[in-house]
Amino acid sequence: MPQANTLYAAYAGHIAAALDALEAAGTLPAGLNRAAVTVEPPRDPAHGDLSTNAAMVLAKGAALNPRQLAEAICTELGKAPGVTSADIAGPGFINLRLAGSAWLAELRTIATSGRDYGRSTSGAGRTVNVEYVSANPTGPMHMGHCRGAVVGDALASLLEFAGHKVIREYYVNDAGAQVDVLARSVHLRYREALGEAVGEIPEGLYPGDYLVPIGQQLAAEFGDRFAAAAEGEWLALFRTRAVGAMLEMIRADLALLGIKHDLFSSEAELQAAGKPEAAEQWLRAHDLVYDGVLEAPKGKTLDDWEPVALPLFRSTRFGDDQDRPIRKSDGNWTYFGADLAYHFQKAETADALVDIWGADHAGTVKRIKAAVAAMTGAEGTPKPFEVKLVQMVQLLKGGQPFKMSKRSGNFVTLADVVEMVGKDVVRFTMLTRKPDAQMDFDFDKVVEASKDNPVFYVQYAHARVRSTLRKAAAEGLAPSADRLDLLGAEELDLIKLTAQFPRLIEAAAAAREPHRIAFFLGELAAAFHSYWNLGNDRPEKRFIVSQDANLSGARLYLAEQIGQLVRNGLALLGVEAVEEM
RNA sequence: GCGCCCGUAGCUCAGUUGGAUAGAGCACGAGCCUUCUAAGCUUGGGGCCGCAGGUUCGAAUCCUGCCGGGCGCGCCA
Repeated sequence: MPQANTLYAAYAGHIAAALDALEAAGTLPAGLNRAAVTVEPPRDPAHGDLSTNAAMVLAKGAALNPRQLAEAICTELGKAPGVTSADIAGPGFINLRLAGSAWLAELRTIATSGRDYGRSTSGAGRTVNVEYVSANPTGPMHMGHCRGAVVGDALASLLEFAGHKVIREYYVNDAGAQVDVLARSVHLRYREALGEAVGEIPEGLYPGDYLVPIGQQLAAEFGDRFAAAAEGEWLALFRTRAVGAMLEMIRADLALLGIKHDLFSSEAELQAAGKPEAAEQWLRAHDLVYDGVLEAPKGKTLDDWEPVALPLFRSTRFGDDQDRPIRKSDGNWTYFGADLAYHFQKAETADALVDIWGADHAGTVKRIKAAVAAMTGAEGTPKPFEVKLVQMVQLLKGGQPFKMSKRSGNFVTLADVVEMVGKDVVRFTMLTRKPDAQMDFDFDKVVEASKDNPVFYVQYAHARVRSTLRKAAAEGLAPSADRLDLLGAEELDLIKLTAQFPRLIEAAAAAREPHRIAFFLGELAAAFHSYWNLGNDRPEKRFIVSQDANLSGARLYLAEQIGQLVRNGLALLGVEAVEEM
């Protein structure tokens, strides 16, 4: 439920009351499932202010025809406060018209709720673990990580706003072969710092010079102690130091985007604590892990394929195409084997899990969903678990593919991009497309200061509100709710749009789709700019009408609330609301 | 060969989880600046919602099969 005092929530309540009354009167049978009953704005505003499908979705269960039922509901709804008319349309839609005062009351609600307008309790305090970024700790963040980072962070904020407790988590893959490679790469930089000529970085090691300072630091701390030593003497130490330094770098990169996780979970610690063994034991006891031999992969010719018996998880029982190994033939855990234990660990402290992954990991979604279903659903219903895939981002400059290969290896770093275009542009742009569609990120377009650029357009709306309020204050005019009755049809249309915000929050949170907020803000900004421009030709439609303090006060009040709403939306997206542009 | 995602106006994309006559921006045509910031606004044309079936009161939305594009498919991570 949204805050009970918002308009849509109130009328959802009135509709429920009308249905209760019909139940009491025997028109409707008791106990019908009303989950499908909605309250929405009608597609065409000419149809009214609010629309409900109640008659259509309940008709079958009531053994009535929809229009008959609609008539009965209309009679009841006509008695609800603020309703000036209730009509039936089409196959059985019920359209309500509301008195202007009902909308003006919503404007006051925005003012009194302030930054909490739109906040919902629909999450009912349930804990949701959102795991996002989880980039390997082997270098700085690059643009491949960016979209998932922004989407995950905005989703976490959105879920919080919708009444969930949220854990923002980062899974640190510090146990695989890639961190050994990292340690060796750092060792080379360490020898370099000691004065050795290392030349070109060999194939197979990380070439980026972000490792140079770590080598220097280790040289300063340990001298040449490990320069010629066997790998066994330094590998673990260098790995720990290198991973620590990488995580520091990654945290700094994330901070550039305004992202801060609550929890960094280490795969190495998970393994040290014996969690994968415990999971394996449990799975074997439930006949979900067995020793078996995999078939060679199809559609590829492999010369080095040898069938080997491995402990396999029965993911085919849960819809996967193949059972999946949890250990390698050397006895070490596969990524999946550890990941499975990791998800079980997360499920212990959360009511629901959401993972944000890059599309290149799409192939592993089924197995991890299978694992979570198996382990959390042993007794009763499995924990809700979703994997949201964010698709690839193609970097462009002036329509041409953009490459950058300077100091950090051959990828475009996130820090470089934030430096070039700014945090707000990066964040907003990443959220102006649904995440499961590929997108282009064109440097030239995203920094453009025009209405084609939604970041600019939305921020400009806020800046306009603020500058208008400043200008008004200089003239001695202030926002006031005393004479809101002076507001006309155009102003009411704006209020009707703002009133959508609480519904939008709930729908976006339920769908785990923060991009909807960005689109709503674009729509709100367009409506506001459009209204503003009425004043170009007709000075009497301006916010500031110097000779009329009452009218100005009411309009400034409206402007102030629109500004508030833009701030609320931008806050969820992690984008600044600027005072002037 | 298999899996996942996408396919909506010339282009870039939305589409309120199955609702009413499918929307917005760009581009194109016609208008609007001695301005509460024209960094903008008004207005017009433009659609086989990839194709073909199915489900029902009702489908861009759900199901099946094709077609096209992207990503991926090992004991890697």
